[in-house]
Amino acid sequence: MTHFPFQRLQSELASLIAHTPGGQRLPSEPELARQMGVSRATLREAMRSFETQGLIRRRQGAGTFVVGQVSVMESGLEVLESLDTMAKRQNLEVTVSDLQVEKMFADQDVANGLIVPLGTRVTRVRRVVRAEGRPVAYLVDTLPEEIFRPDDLPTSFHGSVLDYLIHRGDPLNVARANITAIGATAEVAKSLEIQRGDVLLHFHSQVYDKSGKVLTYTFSYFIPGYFHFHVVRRVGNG
Amino acid sequence: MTHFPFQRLQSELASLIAHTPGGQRLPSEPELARQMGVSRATLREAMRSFETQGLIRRRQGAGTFVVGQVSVMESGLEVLESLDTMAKRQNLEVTVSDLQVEKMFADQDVANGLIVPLGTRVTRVRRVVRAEGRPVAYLVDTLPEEIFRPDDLPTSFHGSVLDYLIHRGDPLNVARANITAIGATAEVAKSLEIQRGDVLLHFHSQVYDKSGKVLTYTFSYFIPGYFHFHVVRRVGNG
DNA sequence: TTGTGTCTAGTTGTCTGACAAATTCAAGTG
DNA sequence: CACTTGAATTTGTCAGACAACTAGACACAA
Repeated sequence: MTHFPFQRLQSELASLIAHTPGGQRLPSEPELARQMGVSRATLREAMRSFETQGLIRRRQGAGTFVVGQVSVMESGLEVLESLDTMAKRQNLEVTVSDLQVEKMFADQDVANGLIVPLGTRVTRVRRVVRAEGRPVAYLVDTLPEEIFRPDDLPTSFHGSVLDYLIHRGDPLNVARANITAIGATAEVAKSLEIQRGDVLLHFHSQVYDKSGKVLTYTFSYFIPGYFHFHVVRRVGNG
Repeated sequence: MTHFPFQRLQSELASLIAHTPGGQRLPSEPELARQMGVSRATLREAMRSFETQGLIRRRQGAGTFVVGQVSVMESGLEVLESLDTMAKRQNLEVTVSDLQVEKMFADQDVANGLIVPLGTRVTRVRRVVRAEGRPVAYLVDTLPEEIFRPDDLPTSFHGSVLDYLIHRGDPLNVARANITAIGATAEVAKSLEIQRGDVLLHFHSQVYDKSGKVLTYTFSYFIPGYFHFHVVRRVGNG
């Protein structure tokens, strides 16, 4: 079943990339194509696939570079904590960039997520989390305006909606997170400085207060490799 | 930043794919390339990216098809249950194929996962789970041979190692699952009938018995869209 | 009728060669 | 030293061609 050059190619390229230190440049495309015995067009299709997986990055005029792994953030999913808290716990330095706070009205999706009527006034908070300067996560919180108004934004606000709510003393209770894997959309790709379609871990979660009301509805996008999420599962009929 | 044909293309193609019913064929590559005003080479790179995301599937000689979503399996991660159990609970029909049981010796990775000495005799169980005929998950269990010998395989064994252990009355306790997103490796891609590098949700988990011993070390690969995994998270400072 | 083999038009897979656009870096210039 | 220029290198895109494969139509024999 390995008749096609494309499949041989992927195998050899995967090995080459795995054995090349992060940040280092790969041979040029004409050079690689000759080495692997395929045309540049076929090589480029394979490269596109690896780029979609986030393993390499291509820059016109400069070359193709292997993306290296950096330190990972480890978290148990049973406990809800902000990335900031999570990073502090592990002595990692994270920064927040591209912070955007805006007013909007709930569309169907937001209305379902927050369990509010369509058209309700809501506040949306978007931000990019960076580790060692590189984007590693993109977070979009949407909250009812009665919970959080852009004007309320204190100077101490450093980007974590969760930390802010906790610090403010809101009666948070639990969160429900849906977990899946997706390819980056245009908006997410731009924010995370990756290509549309690149592999991402995606959480799609709601934070409830003690009365069962939804305080915030959050979309989280994580670049794989920087995070280790784990969860403890009890046996079914236990 | 949208100067390159490739980026315009991805946007238009994403829309086209989203608006095309599942299972339906897209226009041929020369036709599409003309419509979108790009060369076939550029079009194919974009197509490769969408194929990597699992949104389309290309078949030489036949055409390019949009893969449609089918019914989803919903599961809370707090409770450990087999896909079989999970499907039954929701009246979905799943089948198991490509069941392979083999003996091997623990390599470094398996030894770490099972917490046994390097070279310990282990049993590996591989299988593909299908819903509506299509592969949706690929599972690889590795167990110490003292827990599970291939010869022990009862006729009732239908592919679920977990269900087997539970039914046998083993004192299962908890499982720890690590969650991430990855691109498919060659082995996984072949089993799931997708392309190497396609987006997958990946669990990497261990099941412990009441004494803290690891009973099985499992790699699970899920094609996104067929599953809804969720988890309830408690607020940090409870 | 049913099944089988063959043919053909259409589709994806790959190749070759070329040019455009961006980057890098060294040499030149004030 | 700061800035410009220009050549070499590298990725982005294009055009056209042929090979490999698929699906459907068709003829023909059982």
